[in-house]
Amino acid sequence: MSPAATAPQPPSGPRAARKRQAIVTAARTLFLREGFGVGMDAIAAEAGVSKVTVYNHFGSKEALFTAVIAGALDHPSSGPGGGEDSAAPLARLAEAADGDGDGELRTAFMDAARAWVHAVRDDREVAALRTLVSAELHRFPELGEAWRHDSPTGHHPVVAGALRTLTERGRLDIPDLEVATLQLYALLVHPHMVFGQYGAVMDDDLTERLLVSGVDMFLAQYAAGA
Amino acid sequence: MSPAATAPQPPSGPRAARKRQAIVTAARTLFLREGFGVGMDAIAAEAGVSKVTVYNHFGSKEALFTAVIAGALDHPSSGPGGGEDSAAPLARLAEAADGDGDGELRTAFMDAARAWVHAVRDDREVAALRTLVSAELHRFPELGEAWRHDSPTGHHPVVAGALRTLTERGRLDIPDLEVATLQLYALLVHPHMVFGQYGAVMDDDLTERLLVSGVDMFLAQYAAGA
DNA sequence: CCAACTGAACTGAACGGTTGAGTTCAATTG
DNA sequence: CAATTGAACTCAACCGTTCAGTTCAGTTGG
Repeated sequence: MSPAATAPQPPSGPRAARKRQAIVTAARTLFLREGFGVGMDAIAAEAGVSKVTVYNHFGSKEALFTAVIAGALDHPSSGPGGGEDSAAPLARLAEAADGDGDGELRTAFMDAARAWVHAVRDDREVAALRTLVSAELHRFPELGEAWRHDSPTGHHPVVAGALRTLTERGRLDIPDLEVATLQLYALLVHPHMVFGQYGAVMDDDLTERLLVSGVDMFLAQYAAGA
Repeated sequence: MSPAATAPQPPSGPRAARKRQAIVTAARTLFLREGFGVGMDAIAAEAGVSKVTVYNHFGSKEALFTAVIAGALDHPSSGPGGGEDSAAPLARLAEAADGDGDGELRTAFMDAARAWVHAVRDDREVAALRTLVSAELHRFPELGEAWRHDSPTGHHPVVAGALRTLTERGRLDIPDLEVATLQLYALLVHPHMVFGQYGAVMDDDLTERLLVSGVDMFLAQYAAGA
């Protein structure tokens, strides 16, 4: 009964870091493929690691799960609405629209939208993450909170910021930034998110038609001098 | 080993029908609240029925689950994209727009859209159904097929039909019906579906602003003579 | 430069306790 | 007489733990 003998500190060192990474990767793979119901033995086997090691690093299945989701929130190409990185093309939009030409704003929007849409449509991993989190929301309420934080809610900081910048520069005329941001999401990425929820993927032709029409619709409403 | 002794026919009769209904109802309630992981004992208890009776009617947990989902597809206020009944307001839209006034089409659209949007936003049961099905897609592939059938895919027969009718009557000018249908879904209901996936509900004020702006945006693009 | 040593991290396999799916059966009910 | 009940039962999966022995990174001593 030594005083500090029962301190359950996770292992440290270079080897531990590698193992830990392998565990998280394996857990993400299996959680995304099979859901939370997958066994810890399977995860340990997939990671090429003993089950005891898993429990030395993460104390429980719940802790491992939250670590996986938290890691996915930081990692590139993640986030509920497509994530920070997926929306990055939209961030560059404000810079790309420096020209004064009529069609330049439209072209910049098209390019940014295309990159954004394809990132959302083709990233099956993020789609699986959304499904997984929403399915386990009742078991991990605090996780839904963090997930919701940078999500379709009023935030979308990147997209909203780009639209605000373009408004301040006089390129767009947006009376309700919150609504306009939601509409841009709705016209471009929401259909792909809804499709993806059932494992369906929109074909290239329809994707392109929807994209072009969506950008034109948005600009017809909000381009300055319309 | 009597020849026909092992025939697993489900019970019949008026009593059996009542029990069966109670089981399906209880199963739907618990599946929606707790997910597929809920125990059969809990379902039997919720239905006020012995577990043996459950297994006499449905042979397995999977069979019970598919029966619940299949029943939800027929039952009112269901379907992936809000369902047939949720989209019913849109079906009546074509009839309501008989007047020739300028604002009448817009008013009819607003009313139909409001009913539709509120049906989708406030029906937490359908949201839970979507989450449940997408979460268990890997376990029930054939179910995802049926679910997808009357879903956000190219179908939307009701909405697309209403838009086609309005186009034929010269009230709308829609070059690409498939795209326009998707956009109407996107502008009006997709944001609520995405919100609902994380248990979030859009507040009334934002809901109304988004709705009005969405209808105006759609009509600005597709109203005849624009 | 290298062998021996050290201690933390890891392994493999087994085990305890629990949960849950599905079955059996005698008794009961409508 | 078919349907239902309640309770006990089997069987498998799974979470988490224990333990005896092994690997590995780094340090010491020659």
